[in-house]
Amino acid sequence: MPELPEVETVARGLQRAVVGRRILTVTLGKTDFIDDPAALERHLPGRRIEAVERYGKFMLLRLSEASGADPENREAAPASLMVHLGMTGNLAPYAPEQPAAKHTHVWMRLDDGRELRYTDPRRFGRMAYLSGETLAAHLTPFGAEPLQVSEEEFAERIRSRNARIKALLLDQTVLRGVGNIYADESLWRAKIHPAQRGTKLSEAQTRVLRRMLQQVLEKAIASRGSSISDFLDADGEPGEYQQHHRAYGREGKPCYRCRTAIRRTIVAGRSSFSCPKCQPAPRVRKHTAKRVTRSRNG
DNA sequence: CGTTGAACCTGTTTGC
DNA sequence: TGCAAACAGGTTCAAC
Repeated sequence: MPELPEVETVARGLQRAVVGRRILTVTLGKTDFIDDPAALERHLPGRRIEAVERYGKFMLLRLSEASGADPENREAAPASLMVHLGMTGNLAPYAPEQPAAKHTHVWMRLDDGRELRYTDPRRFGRMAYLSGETLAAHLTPFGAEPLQVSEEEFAERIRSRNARIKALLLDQTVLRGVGNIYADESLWRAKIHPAQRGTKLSEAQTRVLRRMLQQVLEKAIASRGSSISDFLDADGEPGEYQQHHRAYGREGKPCYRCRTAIRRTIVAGRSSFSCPKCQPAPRVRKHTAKRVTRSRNG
């Protein structure tokens, strides 16, 4: 479900809805998606949510130091709750009398009486309580923020790699936050085939691709994300960006530019939608038979 | 380095 | 109608 625009939507909703609230109690259901469930129960109660930020597809709930803490106590220092929504995760506040949805796995009672609940049918999400130093270690492997990356860095990260552009866009150590929908949408707009190799892209192409990617992400954020089946923001509202999809999910439908039927192929192990005419497939280099003219004593 | 396929889970859609 | 297969916005890991 959630890629950068959807996570940004949820994070902004939570920023409005729960910043300043203190967590009073934590109740856990299934915990196999939580790094260290006991750490949540031990460290979250008493903390105030100071901010909700997005980092790639992660949300970071910044937490105050434990109330009335001994400043010498490192356990009580400011920390973060890191949340990844996986495919079906959601984090939103509810009135306590509202019955919990099926697959609710975390309840955080807040000091205004509401409950911040995490639901996730597939449990592909992740949750972890991280102190300052461990948080930094968790964030270092990730690549550039797509909305901030410079033209030069973007070109360098893509053109230095021989992998398929689709795989590179999805690789969170190259860029953080791009997923299957927005990869296809930006490639369609840039007229680049998903199987094209990074090394084969011209500077002009990476320039256009970065622009299209940023444009798509910004417009999607403005539409509160894409709701294909079940994505809801923190207010329970679906996004609307799916109305603007040009490639994703449009197999057999006419290309918005040239009316050619959009094709679905598997690239980087994922469904990939592209226009066979506007996004010409890379020429497959015939495997030229190795010459047998090597010197025998070589 | 890069690719593929399977695995992790549950729910929904598609096809026969 | 019924049942099984295919598929889903994510990530990770082994094997090649």
